[in-house]
Amino acid sequence: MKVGEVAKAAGVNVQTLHYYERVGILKPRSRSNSGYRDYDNSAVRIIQFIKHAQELGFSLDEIQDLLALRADKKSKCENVQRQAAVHLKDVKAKIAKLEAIKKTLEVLIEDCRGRKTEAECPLLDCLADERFRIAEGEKDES
Amino acid sequence: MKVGEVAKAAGVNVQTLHYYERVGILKPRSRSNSGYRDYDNSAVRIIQFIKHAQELGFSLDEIQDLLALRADKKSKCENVQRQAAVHLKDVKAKIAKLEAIKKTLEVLIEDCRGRKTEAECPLLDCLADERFRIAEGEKDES
DNA sequence: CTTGACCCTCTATCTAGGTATAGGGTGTAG
DNA sequence: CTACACCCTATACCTAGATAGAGGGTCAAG
Repeated sequence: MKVGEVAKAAGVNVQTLHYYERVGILKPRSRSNSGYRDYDNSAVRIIQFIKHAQELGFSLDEIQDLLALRADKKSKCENVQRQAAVHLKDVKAKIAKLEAIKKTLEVLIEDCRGRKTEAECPLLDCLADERFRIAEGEKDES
Repeated sequence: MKVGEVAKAAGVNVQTLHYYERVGILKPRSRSNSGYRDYDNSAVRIIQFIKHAQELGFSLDEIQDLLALRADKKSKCENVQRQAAVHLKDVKAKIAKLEAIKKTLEVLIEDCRGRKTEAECPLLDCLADERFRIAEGEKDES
């Protein structure tokens, strides 16, 4: 696939793919004689994965790291396991925070409906829990 | 509290608070005679909330919007409900995506451990589900 | 054999979210 | 009354993640 096809299919523009190549997150499989980029079919899905992951607060570096797990799969098993475990922890922490926000929003909606707005500052408190600090601390230590 | 105290307590630097004031996400309660910013005690928690929310892929604009729910609570009930419902949907979509990534990582770790690496590209497929596209579509419509 | 839609590289520019620095005022402890 | 740690404003600069030309090559259709 040529760069324009991939870009269109994935809903990004061509320059973005040039950019992804430059930063090393997504390289074309090869180049044609005339220098045209040639992408394989997984490219579109990779781009979609990147876009989803960005919405979840992952940087391109982190995403590259996640994508690397896919490629390394066959070769260095314990390495992949260790890396995957690190990311898994991060993902779980994010889920926990989002669950806290979710719960808070639900309470907010419910309180509103029932006109019993006693809770003082639900959104501020929803992430004040100790477990979120732990996640932060571990990030700093790395 | 003066700006330096707040910054230190929240683990950000003073310029960041100046920036937050400029963009309107966090304003000091008042100014002293000599023009010193005076923050109230909730400022530190607000900053922590902002930092957590950023890690989850929310922009400062979105976070400001979330924080507004807290303030509006007493006044315009159905308005708050509608806004909260929109954010709730977004949060749920994020959780669903993270759950998919989580599951994939767990499978990856498990497959590795058991040496049964048949799955072709788990991370690429994990967000290919139709429900994630729906979430995107709805974002575009707004 | 030219026209139009592609592709290339290179460089500049933009936005979000800060971070740094210059030049100057404040306030309190010694 | 001065030294030092703080505060102020204004402006410049930085990184990530794109986005937009300029200037030129490629290729398939007519």
